[in-house]
Amino acid sequence: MLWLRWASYSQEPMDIREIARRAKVSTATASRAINRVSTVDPQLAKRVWKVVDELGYYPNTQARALVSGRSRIFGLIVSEFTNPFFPEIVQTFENLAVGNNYEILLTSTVNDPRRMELSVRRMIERRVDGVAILTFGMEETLLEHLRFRSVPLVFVDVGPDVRGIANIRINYQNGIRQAVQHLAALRHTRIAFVAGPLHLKSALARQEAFKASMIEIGLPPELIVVGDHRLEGGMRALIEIGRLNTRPTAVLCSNDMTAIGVMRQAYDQKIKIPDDLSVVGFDDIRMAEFTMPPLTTVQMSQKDLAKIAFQALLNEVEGRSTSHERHEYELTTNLVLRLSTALAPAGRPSTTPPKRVGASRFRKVSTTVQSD
Amino acid sequence: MLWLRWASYSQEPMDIREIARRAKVSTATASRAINRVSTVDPQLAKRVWKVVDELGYYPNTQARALVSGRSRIFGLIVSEFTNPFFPEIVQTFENLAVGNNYEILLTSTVNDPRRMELSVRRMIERRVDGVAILTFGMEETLLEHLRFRSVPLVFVDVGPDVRGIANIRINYQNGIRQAVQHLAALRHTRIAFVAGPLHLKSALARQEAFKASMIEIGLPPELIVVGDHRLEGGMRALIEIGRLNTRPTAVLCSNDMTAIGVMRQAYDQKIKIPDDLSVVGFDDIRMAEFTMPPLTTVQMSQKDLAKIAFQALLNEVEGRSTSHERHEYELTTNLVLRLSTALAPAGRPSTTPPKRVGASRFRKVSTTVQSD
DNA sequence: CATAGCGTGGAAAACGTTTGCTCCTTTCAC
DNA sequence: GTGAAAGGAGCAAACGTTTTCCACGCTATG
Repeated sequence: MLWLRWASYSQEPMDIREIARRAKVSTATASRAINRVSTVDPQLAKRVWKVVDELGYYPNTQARALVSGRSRIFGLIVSEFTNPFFPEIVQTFENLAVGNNYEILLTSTVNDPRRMELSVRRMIERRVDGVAILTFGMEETLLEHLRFRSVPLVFVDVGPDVRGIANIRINYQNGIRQAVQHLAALRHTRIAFVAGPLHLKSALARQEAFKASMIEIGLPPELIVVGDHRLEGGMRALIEIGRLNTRPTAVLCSNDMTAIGVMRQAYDQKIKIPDDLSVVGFDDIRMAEFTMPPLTTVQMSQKDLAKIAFQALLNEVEGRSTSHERHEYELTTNLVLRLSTALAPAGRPSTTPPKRVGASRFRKVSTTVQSD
Repeated sequence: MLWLRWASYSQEPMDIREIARRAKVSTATASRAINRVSTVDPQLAKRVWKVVDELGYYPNTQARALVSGRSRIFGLIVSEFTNPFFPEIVQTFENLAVGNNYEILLTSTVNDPRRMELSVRRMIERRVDGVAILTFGMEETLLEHLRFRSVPLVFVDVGPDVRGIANIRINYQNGIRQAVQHLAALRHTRIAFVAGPLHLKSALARQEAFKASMIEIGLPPELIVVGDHRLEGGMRALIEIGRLNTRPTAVLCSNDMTAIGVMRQAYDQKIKIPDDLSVVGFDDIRMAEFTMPPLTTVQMSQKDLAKIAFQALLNEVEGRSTSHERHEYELTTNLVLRLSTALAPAGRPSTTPPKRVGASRFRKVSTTVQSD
């Protein structure tokens, strides 16, 4: 039994020196053998590996990081794990990390400035090799703490005003235009929009995209209600919409949770979806597929987002990013048709509805990232 | 501007020796001041802190861990982040970690033995102070690797066959009995059960609890269909149930995703919930509140689970666990009434339905854990 | 006034790696 | 046969902390 074999060593210091001693080589050679670096006589290497296996030796990462100056940790700062937008991102990010022999230090800010500061502090204290920031409202001074230590940084959607930092821009316009056109093709003319908290850049951008798309198509972008990107806001929004003089026949929401709130409120009020009201979401979180009916929504691929973020970090840290332009990435959004949209209550389609659009793609797909 | 002030130091080695030098004390004193350990002259301490703030010094955690022998990291191994059961757990766990000045090393196994091995390897390599294991099918030999290094371990629901390891037992019986009795009170006599993958201990335990509860109440526990704990399995299960000779009027599911699958299939088949069919889930994931109608389900509090796990780890590592019994914890389950259950199609209630049951509680609530 | 005792600061030894440098051995070419 | 070149192994110095041990000075006490 394995355990018994170990038991005999159990009190001894199981470090690389012990390995070297037993393999009758120097620690330098043992280290080189273990890391398969430089050339070491196959004979010796085999001896080292044998001892490593026998003793169940695991190198001490902190010592290694200390001397090598690289921790092989990427930080990932999100706002809240319970936000359904993140699980897929975190999972993809971790998969990539594992494939590239990195670890992730995951922290959440729960929208608390103090927690945000703690997050940054942790990142620095652990000397992470890079940080992906997927939360909003990072204070300038915190940022500087990281920049000062020249920690590679990737932001999502902060806009072009921060320089020298990799930035993933989201193309909201594309998906939202598709959504509006889709609804128009279904003869909807009174289309409402439930916005998110407008102090968030992303929420504001979505609203602007809605307005632009409506104008583009010749409809008035007037029916706008403000929600909170949560279920409750969606429910309230539909109540508010019900009070309007001109009742809309379709609702476009700033995110999926809002849309689910709208559907939930509709369910309570016996409003039939999609017969009486068409609903479109934004994000395409997992849950969107499971609602009843399944939600037509604008997909912002969380997988792709995670892939870009990781790749960007990897580029920085491996020093592959030389040109200035490489710091800008873009993620496009696309409409995903499901069953929450249908013909406007009193109408008939003039054109065939647009065909189903594939998953979003991003530029700068790398071939060096392993795993999925 | 802050940045400019830093700029002047930007090339220098900002370590504790630099701090000591500038504060004109020894590194020993600097360390003691920073860690507020032992007594150091307030005058000197103030000088040290002043320099720390000015330079924006952050201690190097790896060096600290190396010499102190404690990493202040807890490992958390889950199966998949995208499993809706985990977000709440991870969030709570992290909140507690932050409050107690710990970090978490989060890994997922995606049910891949290789990934599981990698997870364990990472935990050991980072010299974590403890590991909470929330995934199933951990191989015995991997376990021994951890035990050999006497890493404190907390398991969820492995049963009593592993000794010397903290273990959180789930009381499935309590909640499931409540669910069955609730349905019976609503005049349901034909109650079906959609089981999970029976090679999982937890799924098997739930099924056993169902059988026992049915027998207890004088009903035959015969209508059992096997699902997969995922949406698809639930959908398939309802189809299968539809083919049975004796059509059940209520379905109890082994987890919430299954229940949502059942509801989804019912939606497609125009079966009305709860009018035609009552549905009960298990777990009480976030989404259960958002389905249409909201799902009546057995709550297994993810928050409490995370709290227990964290507290158990803390007990181990702070050396507070002396008695043998302390290694066993229990989490009870309780029915949460929502709107997916109603009177059986052709019946009238004989008794008043049971009153709403509060959130689950666990033994050994600690008062030493800070934050939430 | 001398001495014991205590509290405080500093020098230096860890912690477990990687890695620059040196030295030795071997090989190969002339 | 001699020289240089190449390649592989080992010594020892880092990396940035904590912590042990010791010395010093101050206070209180006999």
